[in-house]
Amino acid sequence: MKRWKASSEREIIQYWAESETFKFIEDSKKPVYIIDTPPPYVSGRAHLGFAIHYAQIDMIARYYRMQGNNVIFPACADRNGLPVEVKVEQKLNKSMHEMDREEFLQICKRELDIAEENTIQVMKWMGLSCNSFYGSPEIYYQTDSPQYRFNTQRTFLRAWHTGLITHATRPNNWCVDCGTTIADAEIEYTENESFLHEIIFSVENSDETITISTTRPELIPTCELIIYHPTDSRYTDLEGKYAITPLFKKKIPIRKHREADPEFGTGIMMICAFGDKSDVKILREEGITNPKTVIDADGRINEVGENYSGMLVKEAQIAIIEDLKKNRSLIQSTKTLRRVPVCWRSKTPIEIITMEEYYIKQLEVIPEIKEIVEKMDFFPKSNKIILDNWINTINTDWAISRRRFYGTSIPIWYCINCQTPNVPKEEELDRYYDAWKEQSPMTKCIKCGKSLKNSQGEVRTFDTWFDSSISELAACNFGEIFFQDKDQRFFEENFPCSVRPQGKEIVRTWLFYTILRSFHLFKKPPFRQVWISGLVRDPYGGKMSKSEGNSVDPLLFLQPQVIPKNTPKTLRPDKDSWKVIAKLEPSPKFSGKQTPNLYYGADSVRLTSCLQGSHGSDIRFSLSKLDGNAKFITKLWNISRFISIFPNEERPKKLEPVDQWLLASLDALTNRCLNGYAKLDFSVPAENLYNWVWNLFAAHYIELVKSRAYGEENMSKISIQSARYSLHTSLQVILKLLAPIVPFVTEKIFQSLYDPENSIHLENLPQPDNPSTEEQTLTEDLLTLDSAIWKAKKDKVLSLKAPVSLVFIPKSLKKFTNDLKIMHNIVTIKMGEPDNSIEGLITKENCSLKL
RNA sequence: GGGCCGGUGGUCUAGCCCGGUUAUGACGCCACCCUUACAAGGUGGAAGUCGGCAGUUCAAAUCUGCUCCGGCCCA
Repeated sequence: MKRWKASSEREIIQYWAESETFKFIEDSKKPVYIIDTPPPYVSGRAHLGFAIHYAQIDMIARYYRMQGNNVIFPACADRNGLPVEVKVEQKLNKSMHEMDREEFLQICKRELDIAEENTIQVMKWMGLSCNSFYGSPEIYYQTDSPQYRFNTQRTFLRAWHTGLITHATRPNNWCVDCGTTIADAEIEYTENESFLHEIIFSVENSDETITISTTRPELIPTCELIIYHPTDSRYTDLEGKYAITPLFKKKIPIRKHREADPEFGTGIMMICAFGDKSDVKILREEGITNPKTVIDADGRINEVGENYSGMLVKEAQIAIIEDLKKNRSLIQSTKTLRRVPVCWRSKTPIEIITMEEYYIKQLEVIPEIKEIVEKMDFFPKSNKIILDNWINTINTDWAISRRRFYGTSIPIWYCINCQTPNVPKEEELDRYYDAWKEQSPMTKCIKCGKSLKNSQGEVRTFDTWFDSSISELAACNFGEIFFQDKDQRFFEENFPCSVRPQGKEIVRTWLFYTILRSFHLFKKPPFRQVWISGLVRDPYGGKMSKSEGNSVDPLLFLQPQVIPKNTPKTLRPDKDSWKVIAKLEPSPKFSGKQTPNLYYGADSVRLTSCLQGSHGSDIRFSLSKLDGNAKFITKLWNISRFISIFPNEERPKKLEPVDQWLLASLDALTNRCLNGYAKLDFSVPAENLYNWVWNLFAAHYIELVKSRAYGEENMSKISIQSARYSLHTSLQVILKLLAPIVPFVTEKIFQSLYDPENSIHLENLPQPDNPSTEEQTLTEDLLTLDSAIWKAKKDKVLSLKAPVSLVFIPKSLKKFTNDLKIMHNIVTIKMGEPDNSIEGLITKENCSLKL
């Protein structure tokens, strides 16, 4: 084949599938290495950031496999949670609460199936070596399968019966649109323009008034406290007095508190139930427990709001301001920017209202969690700080119940007689139960003993992180997710899981929650290694996201693609072309003559992702990089084509000095690569291989031994053999070192040249075995010499084949004399200091020559 | 308001932890060259003083402080 074609990747996928290359061998002697693949949330189409992130995880799998491990790399799909519900609601244009629950779930399921197919296709085409694609279909899970959800429920039962679950009425983040409680981790912030109102409150038993600045006048009915900063002399005389709220005439204490900001507004502020998190904190500190809230779950004002009850928050705000005006209690309203907490999904402002929810304890175990964290290795070490910071700022327990439909049912049944929640013992729960529609597996109420036949099953579901925070258990076959293993032997032998690979943006959720759950369940760290990568960004440096319109579909690069006629012919400049590509829909009909051709293939995308920065930092993707890096694959292909001309000879008894030097240099390269791999930083091997192969191996070595390899003139048999042996050996080492990064082209070359029967990915990575002390010096001297001769010829506009009559070379290169002579067409080579009396002697760099 | 990360030729990036030669490499650009694996190639060249300011030091991209810009996270 004259050129490497991206379409060959599909043939290799086919080959891996037929020969079951990545099958998990259960009775293998090799150590098991388990990757806790992040279950991708399968709603909508997978974007390039996803493709790259998972391709990098695949490099972990391929590296450990080539280090002699029996790797479990599950493919999986996260299907629980809000996004699909929102999508279906939008599609049908009605709320799920207006629909039959069962029917709604079925529609969600169909939607998820479509998205999952796309996700899996991208994973496959990106070259992921998940076991399930290639021989072990059982190593696959979905977080909404009865089996997986059974795990979620079982682990919940264990937590319940060890007293970790509490049911409490507490201030909660509530999303009116989604109709559910949401966790701190699910809140985002936006800047909103709103009005800062200055409102007059009177002081009890006096003519004094105070002016309060607030953006939330609708919360006046729940005002519980007025505070000013302890150092603020303007208000010290108010200490211990009471204020009277306008309109509602409620008497509230005035106190000093350090949270009041003297610079903000009038410096005196009202604390309500609840404007924000700090209100919650301050009221708790000041001993004001269970304050009444004014906003209901449907986003309307309740009876606490007296005349305004029944209004939406927005309406009440307007009405109250109107009435304050009439009352002459409003001084002025000024525009201001306010940071508004919003729901990560619906972008609706969060209200803090009191709700009954289930919680799992986390605050009290923080010290133990910190100990466990120290037992895991972080890659890169520096990203551990993201986790440490989060752990240090946690201030509430984790609310785990959600008022949504598409999630794992919370297995609780309430006795209709005495309302007691009944939670089965672990051994009583034999499978997954939908508590909202199924009868309890228990027969009698634990409290009153009455039959549970008509008990009320819990209608709420778990927070999706409650499911995904036990993904590592599934990866380790907990609950026989993969293999029939009745005695839990496999799990016990292989837990903790080997590695958690994930992005840094979900450290506070997925990683933290997983550690928490693992601690609660086993008092152990969930992983031995934690690999935290940066974000994949667009060429502008922004986060790739559907809603921003800056995400590119990876399928554009993985299949022949129809390009609209008005597309610019080149991909440059980068940033403009990105906008064009981001608008393209994948469409695999190809006319064959389109420019630009986007079918770069997975290897190019994978290589680019490694060459764009070291592990842990963000990866800025760019089309011109992709275009440039694709050329390396062509280069590698052509090098292999050249080497394939010659037979792969045995190692001769004696290697020529040039070949000895090359193999020593190859050793040094191998060391650098292996060090990078050991840190799971694939940019190190990628960069080193790219430079060495192109700038040393191809540019200098191949030119040096070309004629010997061809066996020209009166070459000795042994020197020919030495060249051919070294060429082939180097190529094999390069291929293996590159294999985890660019699995397709390396497989193709390896099989065509060396072993048609076996996969390169089942080989072991090479180890250095040609040590040398002078390799470094030789390399430097040789590169300088070559460059000097080339430069001299170029200055005289001569062909590179033009003869050189005399060259003075460094002593170190004496042993390369023969090869150098042929390479540069040199007549005479002399050692050491040049004789400057020679006419026409040119001196370049450290080398003197005569043409 | 707090924390973390980053700011290196037109673009991206290495080096920074453990200060010390002409600051790494690539892409792009310019010039010349179809040299028998490769024009998706080769050779050569132009281009940066390392965000800014101050400090420590014989010596700073590298250490310290402040500051500006961008990003992420938290309150």
